[in-house]
Order: sequence, then C-alpha cells, then structure tokens
Amino acid sequence: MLVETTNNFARHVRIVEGVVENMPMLQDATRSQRSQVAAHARLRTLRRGTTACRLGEPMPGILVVAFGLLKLALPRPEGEERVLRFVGANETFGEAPALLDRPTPFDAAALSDSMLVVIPRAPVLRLLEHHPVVAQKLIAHLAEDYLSLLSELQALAQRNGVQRLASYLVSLAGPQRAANGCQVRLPASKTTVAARLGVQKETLSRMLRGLSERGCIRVEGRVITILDRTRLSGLAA
Amino acid sequence: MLVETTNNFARHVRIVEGVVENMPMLQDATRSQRSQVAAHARLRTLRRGTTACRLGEPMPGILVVAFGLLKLALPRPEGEERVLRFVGANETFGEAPALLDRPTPFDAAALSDSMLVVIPRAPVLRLLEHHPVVAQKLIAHLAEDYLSLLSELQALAQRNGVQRLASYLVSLAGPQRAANGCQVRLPASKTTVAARLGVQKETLSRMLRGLSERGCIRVEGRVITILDRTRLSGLAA
DNA sequence: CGGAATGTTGATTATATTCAACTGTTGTGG
DNA sequence: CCACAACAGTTGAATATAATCAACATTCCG
Repeated sequence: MLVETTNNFARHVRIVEGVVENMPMLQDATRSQRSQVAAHARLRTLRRGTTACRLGEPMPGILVVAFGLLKLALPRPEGEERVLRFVGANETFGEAPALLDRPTPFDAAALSDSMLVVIPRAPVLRLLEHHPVVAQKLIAHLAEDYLSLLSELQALAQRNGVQRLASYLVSLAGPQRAANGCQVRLPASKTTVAARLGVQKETLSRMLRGLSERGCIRVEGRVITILDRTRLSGLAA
Repeated sequence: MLVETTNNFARHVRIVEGVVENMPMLQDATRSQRSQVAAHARLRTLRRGTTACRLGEPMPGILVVAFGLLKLALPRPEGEERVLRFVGANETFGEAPALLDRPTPFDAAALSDSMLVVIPRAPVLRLLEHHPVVAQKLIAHLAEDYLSLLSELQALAQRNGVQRLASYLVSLAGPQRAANGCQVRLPASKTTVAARLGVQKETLSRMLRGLSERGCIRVEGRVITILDRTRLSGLAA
C-alpha cells in the first residue's frame, strides 16, 4: 500500500523531474527543455482499483507511469470490458487524445498502487513549435503506437481464443528466451488477462487447461512454464 | 476500365502535383515545399483486384489515393481477411510504417481501378527536420489515425454483429442526415462489407434481413434506406 | 480465522460459422 | 445476342465456439 507520508513537495518535484528526464519521447530534447516540461507536470497517486481517467472525460495530458501497473480498457455493456494493454513503469499513454485535446478514448485503471506524472499538452506543444528533433521523436512514438494497436487488432482477428492465448504467451516470453522451460508471469489476474485476450475468465481457464493437457505449458497460479515453445508458436499460427 | 493512353509523362506530373498540393497533411507547408515533395513522388495505377502492397513487404512510402477505392485488410488463415477500412480519393494511408521504414502491416487492394501517389519517406523526413509546422500537422494526423483505429477496436468489442452493423449504417449515414428515409450506399460488395464488420457474408445477409423484417431498414442491392434511425441507433448501443 | 476476490468446472445456451444448394448478376468470347 | 463462366448473394441445416449460469474450490489478506 501507498505510504502517504507528509505531503513532501520536494520529493514530488524530484520524482516528476526524474520521470520526465527518462521519457523516451523526450530523449532528444535538451536537459533544460525537459526541465521546462517537468515544471508544468504534476504527480498523481492512484490506489489499486481506482481509475486515472475514464472514457469520455477530458484528458488531462500525456500520462507517464512512475511506478505501478495500469490497464487501458474499453468498457462494454454490462460492466465488462476489453483490455487494450497494460502500462507499466516508464511507459506512457494518452498521447493521441492529449495532443488533440480530445476526450479520453478508454478507461485507465490501476491494477496496483501506482503513481503517474501528468504532462499537460501546452508545454509539449510549445516544445514542438521550436524543436523539430523532439517533434520527430514524437512522430516516431505515435507511429509505433499506431502499429502496436494494429497488431492488437491483428491478434483479435485470429480465429479462436487458443491462438490468441498461444501468441500472447509467446510474446510474454519475449524473443530472446528461445529455450523451453522458461517461465512467464501473467501481468495481472487471470480474469484481467482474459479480458486482454477478449474472452471470459471461464474460457481462459479452459484454454489453459487444454494447453496443459497437451503438454505445451504448465500452470502454477500466475506463473506459466512454457514446455514446448515450438508447438505453442505453431498453435499461434 | 483504365484507359492507359500513350504514357503521358506530363500528365502524370500534373496529377502528382495536384494530389500532393491537396494533401491535408501538407496544407501548412509552403507551395515550394509541396513541389519538392511532389518532385520525389511517383504515380502508380492499379487495376481493380490488384494490390498496392502486401503484409510484410517493404512499404514504398506514404500512399495517397488520387482516385478509385482501396481496402486495407489483415489477411486471415484460409484466404479470408478482416477489412480495416476503405480508402478513397484524397485519403492517405501507410504513414506509420512508411515513416518508420517498417514492413507493410496490412494488405491494400483496389476495389476499383485506382491511382495512387507514392511519397517516399526521404523528402517527408527532410521536410520535418526544418519545418515544425509540418511536423505538427503530421503529429495531429497520426494521432487522428490512432484514434480511429481505436474506435475500430471499440466497434469490434461490441457484443454482436447486429450492433456493429447498426452503428456502421448510422456512421455511413453521417451525422448531418438526421431525418429518416435517407439512403446509404455500401462502399463495397456485401462480402467485403461483411469482412469490414468482422462477420461472414451469410451472417451479414441474415442480419440485413433481420433489420428489414423489423422495419429498421430497406435493402435494395447496395443501397440501404434507413427507415427508423432512432431504433437503429438504439440497437448500436 | 473469516470474508472477499479469484479461479475452476460442468451444463446449458447464444451466436456465428461452415457446408451445401440454389439464385441472381455481370462480363466475355463465340 | 446468346451461352457460359465467374462472381455475388441468399437461404436452410448442421456444427463449432465461446458465453452464460450455477456451484464449488482456492487464494489472498486484513
């Protein structure tokens, strides 16, 4: 749980500066430009289960995760939702709606106690006006975002849930860990991961059992051991 | 059909210049900057049914439709596909992969004889280096693209096909035409529209029949008459 | 410990796909 | 102009897939 000590202003300033300093998007900006941006940014703490922003609300700015883990999700009728992605430390979200000053296009909820840096659009836009290098970086960033959303859609276009689960597990394992027997930890509860894969928790449970019975994986709570990566990749097709 | 007369170079140059001149993305560039870009662009004619680019191939540049209609689609196993969107005259696509010099992330096929202007990344990047205003416009453009892809995903997250069809019809009707009785023309064959909605053509056929029987719409080939827009919007929920 | 949240499992049901047959439309070459 | 092939669309029946419902098991925490 968050230990909310005396509201230590200096500490907050330090965190904001540190986070902004490390933003990939601003890596080509000068130190003083980053300080400028940091000066306008503010800190926001989130208790597990609370939301940073909700679909349709005004978007306060570009959001950077200082620590913790959030999920971005599209709400669906009946209190369900479709999880778009998880956002962890040092990652950003909301660039597109923030820059265009549009309503938030998704819900963002904290899966664990988290801290966000909120960067209002104004200082960023000012930076862009005069510093093409920063603008180029932002363009690359937005383009990356677009492509990952697209590959999200591609995953969703795959026929059945098992294929999506298989490729998700492979992607969690990462490209480097080629060997079998590597372990993967689900970033969230199975219910939430199910929403990420676009299925119900019951279906995820059955899919995991199916893959276990076929000897592809072993499931121990949130930890999945990949026993046969080749076959798993084959299923992902 | 395309009348490919004597390969009229001057005419091609004129078309390229005209198209580049009208690109929303470059509206804040100077006339001479646009000419610069146009000088590096080339024209590509596409017969109905042929593809401008395919998933995984190198992306030749940003693509602008001079005339005609294309579909962007993600291929699926068994020769099927999921249509992402239709791209018509004066619209652009492929900015993200082109700017990042990544492989094409979708298939682009001509639904009718079409002409494309291909803008290589180099002159665009050069423009960005020195002209922040152009960069800002491009940022806005990419952000828009991101948001529309997101709303695409949102539509897909809706429970059933009828809801997606209903909202698709409403969006085709446009926000202005509030009255009932307005007519909408499907931009492509029902089979292709079905792929756009993420269902099989048989399912689309049944859904259309269902809406007809309920008195929401009338179907005459590709022309749909919206009889009860209120109820239709209600279904879209 | 006790209660809430999370996960599992089986039975049933909803939704859309697949398969197959048939109809209609369109464009092509004899 | 007609015959015909290729494509597009419709319809019904059988099937696949995952959702829903309901009951129970497990884990996590205070």
